[in-house]
Amino acid sequence: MIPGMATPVVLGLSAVIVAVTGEEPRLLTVGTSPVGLPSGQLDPEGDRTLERALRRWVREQTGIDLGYVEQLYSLGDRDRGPHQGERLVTVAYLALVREGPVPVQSGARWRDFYSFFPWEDFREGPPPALGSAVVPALEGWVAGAAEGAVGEARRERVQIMFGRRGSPWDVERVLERYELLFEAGLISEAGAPDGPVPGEPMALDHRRIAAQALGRLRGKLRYRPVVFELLPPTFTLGRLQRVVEALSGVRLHSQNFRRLVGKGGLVEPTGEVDASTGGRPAAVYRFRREVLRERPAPGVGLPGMRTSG
Amino acid sequence: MIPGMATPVVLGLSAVIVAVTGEEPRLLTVGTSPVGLPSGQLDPEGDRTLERALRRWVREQTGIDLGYVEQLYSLGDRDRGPHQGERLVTVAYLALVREGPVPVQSGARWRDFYSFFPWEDFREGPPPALGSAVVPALEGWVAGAAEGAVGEARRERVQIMFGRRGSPWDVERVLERYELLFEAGLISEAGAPDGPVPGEPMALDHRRIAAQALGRLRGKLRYRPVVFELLPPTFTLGRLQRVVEALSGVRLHSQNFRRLVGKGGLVEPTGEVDASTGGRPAAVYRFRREVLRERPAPGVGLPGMRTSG
DNA sequence: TCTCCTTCTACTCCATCTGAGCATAACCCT
DNA sequence: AGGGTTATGCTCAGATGGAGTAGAAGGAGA
Repeated sequence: MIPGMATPVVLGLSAVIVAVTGEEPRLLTVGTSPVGLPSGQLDPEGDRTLERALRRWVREQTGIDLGYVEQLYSLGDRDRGPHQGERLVTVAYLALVREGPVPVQSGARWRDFYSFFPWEDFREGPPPALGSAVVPALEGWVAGAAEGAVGEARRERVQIMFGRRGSPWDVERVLERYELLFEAGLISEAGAPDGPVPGEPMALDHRRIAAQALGRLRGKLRYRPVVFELLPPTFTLGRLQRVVEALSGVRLHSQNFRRLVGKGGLVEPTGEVDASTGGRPAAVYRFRREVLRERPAPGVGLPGMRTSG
Repeated sequence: MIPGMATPVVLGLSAVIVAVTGEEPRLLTVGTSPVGLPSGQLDPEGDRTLERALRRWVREQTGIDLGYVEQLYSLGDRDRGPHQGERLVTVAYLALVREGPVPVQSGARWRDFYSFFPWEDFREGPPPALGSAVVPALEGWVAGAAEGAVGEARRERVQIMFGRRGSPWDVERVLERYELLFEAGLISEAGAPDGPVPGEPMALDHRRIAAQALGRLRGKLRYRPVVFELLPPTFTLGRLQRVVEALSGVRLHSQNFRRLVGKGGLVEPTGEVDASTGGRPAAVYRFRREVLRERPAPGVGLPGMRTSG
């Protein structure tokens, strides 16, 4: 940095690119040890919009042309950039792509999303990491509070975010859980060696961004038909359900699920059947666009959370 | 701009500051003809976080110390800044404050939120501006499409966003309606004289930011107890209801509303009564914090929008 | 071929939630 | 005292969501 000149602002762009392969949610990463999110920076003269700049960078780094893209959040804390003498403000995006186009060159790689957040996957019951590592570590943090009031506040936050003592587990609070773990010193950002809590690290604050993306995506499933961005044009209801389960991290009652999306007008049968599913051949469906005209908030509806009340 | 030097990025911050006075939702504005949102820019060296920078600017411009603040969106299109030779990227925030502290000095002023979006207020039935100006103008735009496919797409968007032909009116789609009006050329940004559609203009793209804020706030009412940020610590249910109505722009069934917030555990009676409401004295309530532990998404629940389905 | 296993699909049951209306209470004003 | 206004309690029907039972239709293996 030139002395006497103001610190320049650098506008960074990062993308959380999600796909679902089979039953697994995937996250596109670049680099190694630690991995990171595809990222670049705005060309203040060349890029007409932030989103275009993001698409350009992702194409260059991974060879993928993004479809559905949505802005997530902007991060601008003073100490978060890798370089001195500049202020890095990053606009993070969530992107959804269909499975398949595994990038080859460029070192970009699909990774299991839950390898970064093992405590978020309840599909096979409570994650082992939760009871064996996360909860004990959090309890230690609560007990470690000097004053009573601080301890009580910590206890309440743990209870709410991690569903202890009868509080429900809210699948959408991914970011809040991550931040709580971070605040408790149980997770180290910026690729430092793991704390007591398991999960792969990521570069800079990328893991935090990924956590926010997962939470947002889980929430959006509920009231916008975003799942279909991750699926081919036609699919079976079983496949649709497995994608929703992969993202939400919980199992769904399949009879109710099919009633929900069918009667709800979200999908319609194409008339074909797919016999490759194992048991009885499944009817093939497609997304029913007209639902957008009929219902204000068409989504798939996750369990345990009525509208309000 | 110095030739040969890269265009610098300037990071702007803007705040949509909302209060409710009596029955009216208010927006804090600065300047005149057109008015604008309180705004400033990041000091890359001095401001530790974006949010702190925002609070600093708002305090300087309006004398208000913000309480609840939440990030809305970042805007960075190339042509949006007022100055040549720099790239203005703005991070917009939504802030909620309690009624009362009307700023005096500094030219900041509270204004009726709906003076900028007259078509969004359904409390007294469909807004006159909607049927007399907005819909006819939109129909002209639809009819003006050259090709059939384009016209059909326009018609569908109008139907969905403005609840025509049996589609429901979704109170949360404030931004999408605004963008549709803008795209149709019915609204002029940057304080140009009004188009065919009524509503006060604002500086730059501030009106768009305000539209997004209102939509976000309406949505958030449903699943987070944000209303209480706008109310004193204790209040009557009638007052609570009027605040929700002011923001959502629709009337609620008061018996059901009281059942919802009461049985839902959102509020609890203090034991006092308030006889100043006109008719029968009303019981005074307070927000019940414990609800955060009990329910994943505590909110007030607006009509016409079940969870999913 | 027959049996078992798997997945897909159709229904039923029931608790809860939501929307709407009826009725009453308790204050003010004229 | 009567009428107007706001507050509050209660009922009822229809919609919604969670959970279970049962049968259909394929494949794998005995």
